[in-house]
Amino acid sequence: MSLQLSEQEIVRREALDKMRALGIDPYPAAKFDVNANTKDILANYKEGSEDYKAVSIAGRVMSKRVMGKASFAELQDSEGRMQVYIARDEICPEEDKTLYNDVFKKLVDIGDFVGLKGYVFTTQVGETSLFVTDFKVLSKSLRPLPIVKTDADGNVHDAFVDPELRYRQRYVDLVVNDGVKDTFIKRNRIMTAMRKFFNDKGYLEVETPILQPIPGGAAARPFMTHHNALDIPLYLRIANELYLKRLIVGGFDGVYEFAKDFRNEGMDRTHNPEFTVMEIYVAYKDYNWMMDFTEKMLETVSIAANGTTKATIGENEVDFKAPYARVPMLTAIKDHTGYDLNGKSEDEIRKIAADLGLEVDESMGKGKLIDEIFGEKCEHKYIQPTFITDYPKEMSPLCKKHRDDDSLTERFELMVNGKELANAYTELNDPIDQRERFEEQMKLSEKGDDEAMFIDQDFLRALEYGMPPTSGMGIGIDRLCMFLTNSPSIQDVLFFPQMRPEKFEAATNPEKVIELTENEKTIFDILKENDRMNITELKTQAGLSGKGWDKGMKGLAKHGVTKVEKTEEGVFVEVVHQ
RNA sequence: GACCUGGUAGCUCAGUUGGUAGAGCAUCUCCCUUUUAAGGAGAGGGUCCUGAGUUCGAGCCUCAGCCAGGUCACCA
Repeated sequence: MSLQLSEQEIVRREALDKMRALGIDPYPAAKFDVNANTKDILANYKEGSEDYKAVSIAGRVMSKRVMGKASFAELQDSEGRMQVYIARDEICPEEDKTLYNDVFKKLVDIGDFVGLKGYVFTTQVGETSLFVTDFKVLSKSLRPLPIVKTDADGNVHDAFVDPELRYRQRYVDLVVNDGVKDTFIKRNRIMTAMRKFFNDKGYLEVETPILQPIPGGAAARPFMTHHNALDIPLYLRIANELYLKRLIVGGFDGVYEFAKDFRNEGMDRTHNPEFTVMEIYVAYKDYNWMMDFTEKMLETVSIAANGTTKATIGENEVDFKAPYARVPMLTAIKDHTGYDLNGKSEDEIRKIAADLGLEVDESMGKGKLIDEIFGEKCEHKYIQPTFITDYPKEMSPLCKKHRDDDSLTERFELMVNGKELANAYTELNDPIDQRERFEEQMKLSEKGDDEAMFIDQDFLRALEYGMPPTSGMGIGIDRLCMFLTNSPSIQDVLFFPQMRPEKFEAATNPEKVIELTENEKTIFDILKENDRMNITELKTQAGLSGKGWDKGMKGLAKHGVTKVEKTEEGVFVEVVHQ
């Protein structure tokens, strides 16, 4: 942060001092009792009503319209914004008009928190307003807020839109931009509705380790850290699947967790290094049951969030009303490419993939090839919620083999708006099969696939004790929130999306060493020899370009190491001795 | 990681072949007791992202870098 204060910041700091000089604490400790909010008042006040005659509200001043001895301002609290009317002789009935003339008119700025008391009335132009009889400064704001204005036609002026500023300073975004809060309130409603849906079925919300010795349950590069006392490496979890299954082994019939997972991979509009996944595991169920369950859950959640099963996502209208289409992956590929891969060998499929214009190489197995074809040619076409089922075995090392086809697994992904929203299995509970699958993954890993899974021996031990038939499902909460709030970027549904850290100037440090740029150094080195020089001579000796000279001289003057003096003999530069 | 676009006042943005850096809102001073994107008069406010280069002269051109957004690659 710059130590240099802007004009407006200086003005506000001076206002702070003036308040203190008047005996007003700009940061009072005492509570301020609030008995109403702006949304409630605007919704329920009727002109001429006797309600709202002793109102106390608090919030930020968001605009001031001073008209001599009377003023209008807008107060924004957590619920909304309303106009307030402040007349000099109402808040200052005595001789002393300081509270109005100085404190309100001059020392209170936009963004300051104030507490207001008064009664609600309707102005001549028909706006419900608070007639203020008393006001108190609750907290002074030292930085000017961006002022977003909306005119009579609904046009927004000077919107605070720079994404960098909005995400880095979400607190400002929340204050000045309408609708930002709503996104996050909706996110809460989505999670609350989902939680209730699970709790009503008797499933247990649990917490499992975020710091894991083996980052299992998915294929992704983990973040690594170190535990000092144990002197061991630990990983931030990439998934919680293996821990939730251990709990099913332990005898719970249904467990779920809203989990922050961490993946050390690229960031883009749909990926943040930390993200939220809800995973649920239910004993004695299979993936068919889980499809029924998932579509009902999403229908419920959509209604909770938006009051309807329909959602607008960009250009598309999506309907979350159950039931959803169920399409086996090979059927999907046949539908969209015309190729029937059923019964085809790996080489035949590789040829088809190449014919479809995909980049293929020898290291890609049958499963990977099928997955590539689906991903490139089919996935984006499923706009309405659709369960794609029966994935190839190689891609799903934690999923049970298909009951009718050994090369497939009982897995589904839910596609919405052309993107994966949820992923579910009939869970693999055969410990011997599971061990073999892990070993296959290890072979892939040795071949250089850095995303293949680690072997979690303790998880295998748990399976050997016996896990009931179980179905599990994971759903990307951030992505679901994007869909249900029509947000094009994951950053819009995360309060604090990951950003490269901002560079702040070091805090005030009197011992701070001044670092000169190259040009500054060149000039200063020459000047140091002579202590005082004619400016023309100095410039000649320095031999810098015009710009370099100019910047260098300006920089030195700013650092306070040189001084320029104009005399009758000419212009001289000298070193300032501290 | 590659490419494209952008970074100018507190905010939103202009800025011509390279020639003294602009507007609106906000801020400051003055006027105004039911206004509302309040109004009227006046004033102040700049590390043109950073560094180097070309040039008599750079916000503008060149190179390097930083930050952000977008597209692609990567992310089962």
